[in-house]
Amino acid sequence: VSAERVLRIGEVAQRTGTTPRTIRYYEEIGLLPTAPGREPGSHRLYDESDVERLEELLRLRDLLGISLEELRELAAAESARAALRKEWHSGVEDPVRRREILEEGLSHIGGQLELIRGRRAALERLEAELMARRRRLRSRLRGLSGTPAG
Amino acid sequence: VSAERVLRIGEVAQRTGTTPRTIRYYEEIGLLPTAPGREPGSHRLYDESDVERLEELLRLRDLLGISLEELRELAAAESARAALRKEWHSGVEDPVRRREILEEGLSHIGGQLELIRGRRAALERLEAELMARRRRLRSRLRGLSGTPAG
DNA sequence: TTGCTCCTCACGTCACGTGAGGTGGC
DNA sequence: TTGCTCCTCACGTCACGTGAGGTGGC
Repeated sequence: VSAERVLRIGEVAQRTGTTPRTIRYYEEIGLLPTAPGREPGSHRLYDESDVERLEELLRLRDLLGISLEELRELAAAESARAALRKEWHSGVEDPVRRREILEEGLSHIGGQLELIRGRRAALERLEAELMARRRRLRSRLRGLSGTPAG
Repeated sequence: VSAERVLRIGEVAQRTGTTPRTIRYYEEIGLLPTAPGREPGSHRLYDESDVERLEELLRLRDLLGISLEELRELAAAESARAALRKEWHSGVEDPVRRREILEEGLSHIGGQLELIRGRRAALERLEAELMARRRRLRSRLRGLSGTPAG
């Protein structure tokens, strides 16, 4: 419905910090959708929503270190959620159905948050260990200034 | 000097959450040291310090998502630091040299901390976005309870 | 028409996984 | 002696990188 600018694969790659090859590969393995009407050999065309979707996938890949197979499951859940959003915005009347849609979304987000928090906790443990080591070195350095020659 | 129990590759792999193949591969590409006196075909033997070293490498790999080439550079720096620690403990007299050793260590730890904090910041941004989305869904869910049928 | 980006093979690479066949220590 | 874990090839796989040769839109 909106008159959005159309993007080519190179621009999408640059904006998401990846390469055209990676985008094509993700399409090949089904992580990204194939445009239905595209002629073989013709340019792939994208819009802003494609950029956002890819950005999210790449962030999950990089930050959570999950395989593309797991990412594909996550993407499937994400697509399901997009469908639900569409259903939602198309105006569902039934309040029971409305509640179901929202709770589906909440559970999905909850799952992702759990993964992220586990990672963050691991990072914080590592950070704390390094800071402890740094403290020890610094205190030795101070001791060194105090006792000039042993 | 200490009478430590000797470990085989399978036990090291299990304790570090990896596989024998990975350990052999890391040795092959020079990420892990090759034992000098080992006969071809004989068992690889490890001790607790090897386990610790491998654990640290694997954590950096998993949490920071760096390549084995970068990891090798980090490991080289780590080896250099180990050598410095040894020099330190062997009793360096020169206070200037002592200061140098400590400052080398501090700069190395500082570099790792920077990497870790960058990652943590990215994770926290992602977490914040997901929490915002969750808040929106929850508030809609509450609105739903308030207005039974639109 | 000239660049530029795009396209599709297709082979290469990195970081391992996975048997195949064989040897060595409780 | 029997298991068990280990060993060394060596080929397979996943997630792309990297040209090779060719086509399409400002």
